[in-house]
Parts: sequence; C-alpha cells; structure tokens
Amino acid sequence: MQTANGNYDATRYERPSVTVDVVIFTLISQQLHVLLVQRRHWPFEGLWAIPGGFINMDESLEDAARRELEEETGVRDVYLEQLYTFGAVGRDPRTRVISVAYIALVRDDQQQLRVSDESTDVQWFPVRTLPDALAFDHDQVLAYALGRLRSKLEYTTLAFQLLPEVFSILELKHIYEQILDEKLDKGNFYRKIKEADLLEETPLMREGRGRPTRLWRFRQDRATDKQFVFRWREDRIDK
Amino acid sequence: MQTANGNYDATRYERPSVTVDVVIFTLISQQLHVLLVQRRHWPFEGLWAIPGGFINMDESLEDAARRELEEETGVRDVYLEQLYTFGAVGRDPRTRVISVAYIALVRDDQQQLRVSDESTDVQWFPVRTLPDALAFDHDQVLAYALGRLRSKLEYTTLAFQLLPEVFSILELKHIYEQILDEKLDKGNFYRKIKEADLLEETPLMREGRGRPTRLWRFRQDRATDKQFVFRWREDRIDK
DNA sequence: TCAATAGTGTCTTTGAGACACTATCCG
DNA sequence: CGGATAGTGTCTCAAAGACACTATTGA
Repeated sequence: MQTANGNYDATRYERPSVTVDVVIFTLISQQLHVLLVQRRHWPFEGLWAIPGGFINMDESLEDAARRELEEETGVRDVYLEQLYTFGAVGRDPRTRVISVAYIALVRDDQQQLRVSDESTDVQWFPVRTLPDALAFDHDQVLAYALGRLRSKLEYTTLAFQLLPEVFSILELKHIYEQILDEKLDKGNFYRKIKEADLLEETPLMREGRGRPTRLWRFRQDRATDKQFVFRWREDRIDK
Repeated sequence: MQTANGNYDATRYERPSVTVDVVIFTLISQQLHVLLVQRRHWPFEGLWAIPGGFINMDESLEDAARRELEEETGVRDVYLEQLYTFGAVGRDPRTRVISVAYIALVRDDQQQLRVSDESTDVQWFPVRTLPDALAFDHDQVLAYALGRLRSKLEYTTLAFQLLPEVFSILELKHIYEQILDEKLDKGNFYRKIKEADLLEETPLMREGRGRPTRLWRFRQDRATDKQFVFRWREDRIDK
C-alpha cells in the first residue's frame, strides 16, 4: 500500500516492470510522420514498434523517455508530453508490463537516425500508411496518440513544435490541415492567426513560383502564458 | 527493454513499485468535496492522503483503482478516468514508486465510508478548505485533478456523474458554478442545456419556498454518442 | 398583497465561415 | 499580358452574453 503500515517491506509485493514508450511525430515534406523501430527479437520479432524501454530507478519518467528515445533512435531535443499509461494484463507476453506512453514532437530537420542493437531498422512512417500490424498493443497506443495530437492542436500551440525556426503562414495552415485532416479557409486562417498575436514578423521572404512569401517566427513568450484556442470545429474532442 | 533481446530476463532490471491513487470527488450540499484518508503509519504518519495502493500482478490499472477505492474507503460504483502518472524520483521515501492517478466521480448519496487498517480516518473535505499539508506529492496530484475536472466539464457530460437520479436545471447550474468557480447566467444556462437535448423531463416537481421546480433526468443514451460542449469561456484550459 | 424562487424572451455583440477581391512575382 | 502563389476585405449567420420580463408557489 502506498498508505503502507509501519512494517512495510518493499519486497513484499511482486512488482510489474515499468517502461516508457514514446510516440514521435514530425513533418516530412509537409506530411505527418511517426517514428517506428523494427524489433530484432522475440516477442513480435520483425514487427514494427513504438520505441521505448525500461525505466531506471534513479530517473524520472520524462528523463527515461528522453534517454530511451536517444538510445533507440538517436532523436534528441524534443517536445515531450505524457500521453497515457497502458497497463492491461497480458499486453506483454514476457511479464507484467506497465507502460507510460509519451508523445514527442520534433522538427523534421536533420535528426540523425540511429539503429540500436535491439532493432533491425528505424524508420519514419507517414501516418496515413502505417504498417498493418504493430508489436504489443502499439496500434492502440498510436491511435490514441494521434487522437490526442489532433485534439490538442485546437487549443494549444503544439503545432509550432513541428515547424522550423521561420515559416510562412500558409505552411502553418498546411500543418493544421494535415493533422486535422480537413481543408481550412485561407482568409479565416490569416485572420485567426493574426488575432492570436503569436507570431513575430521577420524581415525574411521566401521566393517561389508566384508572389514571395513573408516568413514569421513563433513568439515563445506568448506560447506558455497565453492559451491559444484555434477551434474551427467543436466536435473533435479527445475522449 | 520493451524491445528486448532474445535472452530477456525479467529479473535483470530492478523494478519500481506501482501504485494507483484515486482522487474522488462528490457534491455534498452543493459543494464539491474530495475524499482523503489519514495515514496511520510512517511515512507521513497522521497526514491526509489520497487513497490508493499497490497493484496486483493480475489486475488491470482500472481494476486496481476500483479495488483500492473500495478496500480503503468503502466507496463503490464510481465513474473512473485515468488522470496522470506521477513518477518523480524520491516522491516516496520508502522506495521508488510510480503512481498512476485516477479521478473518480461519485453521487453523494449514501456512500458508506469505511476506515481500513491503514488509516485512522476517512473524510470528505470541501475543495475550498483542504488540509494544509498532504502526504507525498498529493497536493500536486489533487491540484492537477481539480484542473482537469474543471476543464473537462466544459466539453463533456462529466458533471452529470455527480448528480442524483433526478435534479432541477438550476441545481445543475449550481454544480457548474461550483466547479468552474464563476457565476453563470440563468437564462443562458437554460437555453444551452435545453438545446443540447441531454435531459429528459420527468413528471416530478420539487416544492420549496417559491415556485416549485421541475425535475429532470439525464439521458444516458445521448451521453456517450453526443459530445457536449458547454463552453462559456475559452481560456480555462487543461494544460 | 409581497417575497421568493422558477423559468422565458429578446436585443446586442462577437466571431466563424464563405468567398470575392487585390498584390506581386515570373515568364 | 496570364498563370501562379500570397495576402486582404467584407457579408452573412449563428451563438454567447446581458438583462428584462413573466410564472407560480406560500405566507
């Protein structure tokens, strides 16, 4: 018992294993992708899985998530947020495993992928074309993560974690469209994002085929203190 | 590693303890209350704590939450929802403890409180007058639970879990006011709740000092399939 | 009758959504 | 000039909020 009695004995109870799993999202050429590792060993040998691993006794859950992420995939410097804890009996055939799942958002850029000796491969998958079967209950974990991501976009500045340092407003709109999976009106998007006063104009422009576009920077200061509600639909709610 | 290698050995890693803690809310005479237990033993002997305890190897997290809740407090038949997992190093002086926290909502009614041998007392506290110090990091857990509860009220039918079978619309309004901690307009509340079509009229009336009031029942069917967005303010968002 | 509580109606303001318009580049 | 992309203006409609009004009871 956490409310234990005086003669508490830490070894009295059999203990489950605790892991952290990290669902990592990024944008690659404007498409939302998720990072998976291919398992080298039993169980689920050869299947793709969400990266993760056992926690150490002297690190917090979030530290464990960062460490595992780097060890298994080489990805660093991510935005991390706890998602949910999965603890069904039998979700891991080896032993009882409680898994604390995290969402990570990274800027595409040049994350240097690395394969650990636990895996045969590490790869970004577009969320629209995921492998058919995933190891463990990772299909559920992934679905849950996607749902949460979509829902949080509408009322947080999470999407900015996926963008490079400077970006155009229409690029930002494109991300929202990707993740929400619906078309947004250009004019309304401009209005809404300007009103929110979350962006800072830079002197930079980017040239393309038509009219050059202004580049903006995300105002870090507003990010945390001011909540950003970006709600075009009221019916997409994270259960 | 969850992505373990072929010669995985379940005993290779030292394992943390895993507990579930349950923050239980109810309404008592229209005030929001939370249930705490007073610890009989070290550590934090004599301090109030959120009820909880170690999970068994053969039960899911939610099952564990229900079991602990009943064992420690006698409370049953609750609405349960996972809140967050707390895992800071040193949050429990005995050993490394990962705690999966749940929120529970119960109808006041006649929950028969019971004191387990782990505790010297079990008591409902109004959320506005909580004990100064709580055991472990339970003040944080509780604050987090309250934040979540407030936020979810605005876009779910959670509040109905706190109400008796039949109730008046103004009672419902009162709950919202309690939990959101702001006054709501009577007319607007009537409009909004009627439009949502979540209530079913009963033939019952309740007499009081002035005009008698109609009693309503919550339409279970609408509860799950239809999302209820009850948003008067956009700025109260659960981080 | 009045005090007390329940419940309705209505005006104003805000903001989302649709969509047409203007701007600036290249060729 | 026209095609392509960037960015603005404006109308409409629905819903939130403020608030005044009516209804029904007991004393």
